[in-house]
Amino acid sequence: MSFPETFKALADPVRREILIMLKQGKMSAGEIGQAFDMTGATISYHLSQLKKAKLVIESKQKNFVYYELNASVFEEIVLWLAQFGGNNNEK
Amino acid sequence: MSFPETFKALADPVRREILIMLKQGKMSAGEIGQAFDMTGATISYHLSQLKKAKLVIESKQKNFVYYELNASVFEEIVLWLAQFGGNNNEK
DNA sequence: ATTCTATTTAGACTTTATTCTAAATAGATG
DNA sequence: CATCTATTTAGAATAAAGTCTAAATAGAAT
Repeated sequence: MSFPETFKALADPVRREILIMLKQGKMSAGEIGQAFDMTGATISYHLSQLKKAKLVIESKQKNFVYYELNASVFEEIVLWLAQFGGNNNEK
Repeated sequence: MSFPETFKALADPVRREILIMLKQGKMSAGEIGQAFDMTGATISYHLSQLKKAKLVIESKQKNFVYYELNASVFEEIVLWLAQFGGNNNEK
């Protein structure tokens, strides 16, 4: 895993919104794009950043490209952040 | 807390390195700067970004400005990330 | 009060990111 | 195979981030 890539990917609000959408499950690039007022090319760019950071996994079916969360990478980020004391689970 | 600010702050490798240094405890801007091959002005810029994101807290003493980690904000980020399944603690 | 030390601010420059339009690809359908 | 649909790639334009030098601030020391 590469933290530079991962944090840069998480730094953009559009990409964070995409990740939240993907909690519902697998979605195609087109479906994702409909939620934003941007061209498909731009969405494709953001998806490529998320993919590069391994935050999402892609799969192809017919002429659709589906994206889904890659939970394991999130765990690694959580572990990295925990070193700063974010793991004190007192209220 | 503002996630845009926070993730943007974490996206830069210099700033992540500063945070790791601060695990050792409070350090002055000058001490932090010595660890990097950059001008004090640039370090000051990075510290301001970390401060804006509330990842660090500053305090003044004599003519030194000290920085230290703000653990509570890290916890909030961990919680945000946990929604993506980063909390499955199986090996 | 003048000077010294530590840090920040201002402004310019450079690099990196984001976005668009237009063209390219790739697979599906008629 | 010609065309349609979904997505990506290329290239240009704009915007944002990072870095520097020089100047400003603020407090400490003489």
